Amino acid sequence: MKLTSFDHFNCSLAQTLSVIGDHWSLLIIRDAFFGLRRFDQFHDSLGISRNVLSMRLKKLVQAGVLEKSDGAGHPEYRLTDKGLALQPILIAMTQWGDTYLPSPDGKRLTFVDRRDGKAIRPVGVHAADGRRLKPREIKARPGPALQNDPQFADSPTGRNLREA
Amino acid sequence: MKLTSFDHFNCSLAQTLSVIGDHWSLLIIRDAFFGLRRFDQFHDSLGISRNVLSMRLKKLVQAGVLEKSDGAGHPEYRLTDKGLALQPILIAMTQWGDTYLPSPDGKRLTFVDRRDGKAIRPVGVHAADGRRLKPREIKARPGPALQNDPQFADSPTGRNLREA
DNA sequence: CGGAATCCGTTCGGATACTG
DNA sequence: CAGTATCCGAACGGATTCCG
Repeated sequence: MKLTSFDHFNCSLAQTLSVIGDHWSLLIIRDAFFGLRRFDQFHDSLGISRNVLSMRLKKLVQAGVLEKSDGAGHPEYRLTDKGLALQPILIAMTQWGDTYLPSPDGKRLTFVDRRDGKAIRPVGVHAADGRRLKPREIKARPGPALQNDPQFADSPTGRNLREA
Repeated sequence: MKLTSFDHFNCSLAQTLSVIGDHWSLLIIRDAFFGLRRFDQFHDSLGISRNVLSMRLKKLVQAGVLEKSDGAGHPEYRLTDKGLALQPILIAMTQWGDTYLPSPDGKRLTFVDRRDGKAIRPVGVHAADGRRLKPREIKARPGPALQNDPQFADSPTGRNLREA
């Protein structure tokens, strides 16, 4: 179970997964969005064992997603800007789960605009002019980092991208 | 390493993670978006071992994210609508990686509108009226499935949500 | 070519106890 | 309260082999 050495993939998705690709990290981050700050709060909320939590928090701090401070006389973990920037991912995943793996008891969580309390829109992909795009209307184009990567050029994905 | 029994969490995010929360699933789905269809294509592209790939494909088919067909004389795996709906998540994660874990060689992948070739907008969260919302401008509100869950009401997140 | 089966090392994750 | 240290089982993941 190689510790997610996805680095060689030269893929931003794989890079992201190396930070939040395990079972617990995203749930910890979710709780951080909900205002949890302290070790035992995470521990109680998630039921995660202490050693694993310790490792995850350390990893997330190293990755710059969480920030450890000692302001209130005890350690606190807060989301950095880098961590806050994960919110679209979390919300997109929550909405997908709401839609495709619903609870029989109805909606679990609704995200609302803090200002007026209205529900937000489903997260989606938009063109430069603001049009909402369907999955098939989007194409991936390799950038400089991939064009100069011979390994990528020979890969099936590489070929496929050039045809697309 | 309990097989991701996050079901008891009563959380759409955890539900989603139970489907795509492991190391490989999202990369397989990424390749499916890139047009890969066949067992050995995934195998060659990802360097994943055959048994693990077999398990993952089976799981994704069961989850309704991929569909197995035998149209071309050989098995093929294609994204279902449920799978296609994961695209905002993939793109959001790719963009986050691009921004916060960049390659020294420049951009790896750019997503463009197939129609005019223009780059898409960064995935984000929007209010009902279309305004782009910052992380702090969004609030979560528990729905019926959570309000009727006593375990949730007593949890730190539950308390926190009521205050928010 | 698409898997299923087997074997094995590693790493994860849970529980518990201990320290400051 | 916030970890660290240790033990242990289980599940994962890799490599290889075998079969339709």
